[in-house]
Amino acid sequence: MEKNFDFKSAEATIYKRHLDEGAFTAKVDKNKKPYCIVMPPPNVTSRLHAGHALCYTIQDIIIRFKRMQGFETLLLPGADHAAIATEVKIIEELKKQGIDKNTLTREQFLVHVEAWYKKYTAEIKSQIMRLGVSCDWSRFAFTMDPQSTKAVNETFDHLYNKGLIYKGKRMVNVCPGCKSAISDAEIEYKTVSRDIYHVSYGSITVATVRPETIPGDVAIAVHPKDKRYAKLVGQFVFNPITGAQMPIIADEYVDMKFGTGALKITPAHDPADFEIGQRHNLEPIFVSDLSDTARKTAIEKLEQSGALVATKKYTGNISVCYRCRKPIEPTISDQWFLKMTDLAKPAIAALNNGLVILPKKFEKTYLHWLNNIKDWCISRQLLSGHRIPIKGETDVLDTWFSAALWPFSTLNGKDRDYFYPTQTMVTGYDIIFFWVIRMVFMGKEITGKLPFQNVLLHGLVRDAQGRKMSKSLGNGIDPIDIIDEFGADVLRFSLIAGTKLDRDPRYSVEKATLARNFCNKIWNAVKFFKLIENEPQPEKESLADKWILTKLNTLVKSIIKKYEKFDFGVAANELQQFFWSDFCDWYIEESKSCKNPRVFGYVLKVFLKLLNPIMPFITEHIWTVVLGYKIGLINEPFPCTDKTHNFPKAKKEFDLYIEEIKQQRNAKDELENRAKQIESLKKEIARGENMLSNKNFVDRAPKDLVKKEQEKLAENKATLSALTGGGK
RNA sequence: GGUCAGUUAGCUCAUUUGGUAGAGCUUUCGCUUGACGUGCGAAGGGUGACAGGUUCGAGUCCUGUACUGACCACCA
Repeated sequence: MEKNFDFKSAEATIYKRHLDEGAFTAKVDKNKKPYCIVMPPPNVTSRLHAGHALCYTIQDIIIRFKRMQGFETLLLPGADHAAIATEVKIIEELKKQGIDKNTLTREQFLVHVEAWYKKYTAEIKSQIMRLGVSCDWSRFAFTMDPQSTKAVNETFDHLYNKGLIYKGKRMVNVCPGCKSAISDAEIEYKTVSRDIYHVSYGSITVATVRPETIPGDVAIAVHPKDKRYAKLVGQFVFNPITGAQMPIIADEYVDMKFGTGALKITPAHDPADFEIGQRHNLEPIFVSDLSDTARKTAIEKLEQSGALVATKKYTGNISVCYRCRKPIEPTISDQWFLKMTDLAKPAIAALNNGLVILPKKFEKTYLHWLNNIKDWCISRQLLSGHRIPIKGETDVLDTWFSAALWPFSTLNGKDRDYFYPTQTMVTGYDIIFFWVIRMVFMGKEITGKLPFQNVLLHGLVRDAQGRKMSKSLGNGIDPIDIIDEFGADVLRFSLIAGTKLDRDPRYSVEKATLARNFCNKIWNAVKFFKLIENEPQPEKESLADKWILTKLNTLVKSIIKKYEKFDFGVAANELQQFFWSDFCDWYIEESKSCKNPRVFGYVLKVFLKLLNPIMPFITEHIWTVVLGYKIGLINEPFPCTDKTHNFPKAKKEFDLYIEEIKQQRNAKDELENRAKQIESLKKEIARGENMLSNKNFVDRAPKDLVKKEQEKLAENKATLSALTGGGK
């Protein structure tokens, strides 16, 4: 064996062999139960980040575990065209090449888009491969490929014919950066300090942060109960910029306590004003220029006419686009919408019909969104993406429309019959609204079935200090860099070890180093014991052998349980703990005097199987190259507990032996240690006596517990007397 | 404003039906121990945020407070 594990060549060799053998390729096999995970398709915009790596690692662990358990597994990979995000990047790229997007026809632009798709799809594929993900590449899907497009068009037709899709003039969020309408889900809020202008409209003064919209004002509203303005309602004032006459109206929406208590109504450029305008039959007036320049001009005009009463600072929230962070411009325009009220109902009911969301706390988030859902604006003013399938329409569909169909648009014909509904969807909790909810109602509406049984929501990867990884902070870790330096096993183990699903995991290179050390430990233990033959003969083995077999049995049971519950972080820690402490520090050390290849080999083999889903490469390499098995570990059945490997007596005996050794080791300051031990024993005896002399405890506590306490007390007393009596 | 989490050793986190608080890292000390210094051995370190309550017994259940974080809504 080489001095160190050569992960680079092992990874390449093993992954290629598995591809050649078709080990990741799923078959429709009626004799086996299917287990299918459709991978969340990454955007074809950039490199994979640590979040992707975590997400795909979790999925691959599940799939490898299920594969070993005998399921017919399908992990289906893909990529998303991410309309807006990609188009913005392409335009930037063209600009760098000196090409102005506006000089291109739609067809010419789409040629560049196609080239982009091709290039980045290939990059994404190779990156996912580097992670060691055992997905079925023969079924790779792209949201813009023909089968996805077909599903999009059929779904659109279905919903349109059902009257659920409509076109209408509505107040929508327009992002000036993306130059398109966006949905409510795509809005974020940002707290900023701005100037707020108090503007006189004659008999009434109004506060506004957007003076450039004053030309669009059609009324001034006050609260019906506001005594200050009661007399003015029904009267008229004049627009300080256009001079137009406008009424003073009363509407309960107005907050008397805020600002001057009077609100200017601009129905064309504010969602709330739009609704008030509708209530009072006010025609919207559109303002053509809402730029910064327009704002300056408006302020100047107000100053000159003396209408500007005061300028103050105001800290509040503004809505921004979740992609480009530019402030949203609410505008009335013709857009396509999907009616949500009827579609939401089955998605709400899904929680009572078998859909499991993990961690459970996200059920509330899921329900809250569905219970407050608004119609979904599905049209986008972009060049790339799925064209709305209506003659003459140039708008395209929101990229989440095709994503919502993903669990079934990727599965067709026999695959659909066999693998759908899928078992588990693994994704980050940040896209519950964008994606998870939409997949549920679309799946239910179009296929009549929920698209998956489980939704597994993992946390967002943060840096060592708990901050989000971001470009501006420069604290991001590129998973491919970690793989280059330490290997895919190390990346996978370090991402998952010690994490829990309901917490955001923290990641740092330090964690990778620790996982690297673990790999090294495994490698060296194997190097120490060379050969391994035969099964153990449980009754004949030594005390240490029986001890490790018993420990292993407990481990197997625990790992199966943890894997079934998707509790991989704790499972990883337990595996490491067992191998390092129990197996290396005690079993191997103890066996140095008399090596027992039977038991060593057995334990190692079971351990490799348990670890394989998390660290597929080093385990597979040891299995096939060092141990020489012809059939890969990937196809081995997952271990079960073995009743004949339980030796409670031997385990206890060896545990005591360990204690003795430990005492011998720190024999140096011996007296002090002995004193300490006596002290803690006395404390423990006092505790036990106190407990047992408590009638309430003896009467009310479970009987076996009382018995246990009695035994413990007797044992402690015996140890104490041995220590104090025999220790002279 | 609403909702939901979290608060355990210097750091990162575990402790599932309530029954003597556990790992790893860090720190200190000692090791050419028949694979591993990416290693071995040992030690130090916690009134489990705070205050009440239920219980024979609470880190674990209930109530309240404080702080941190996330999400939702959003008022000019």
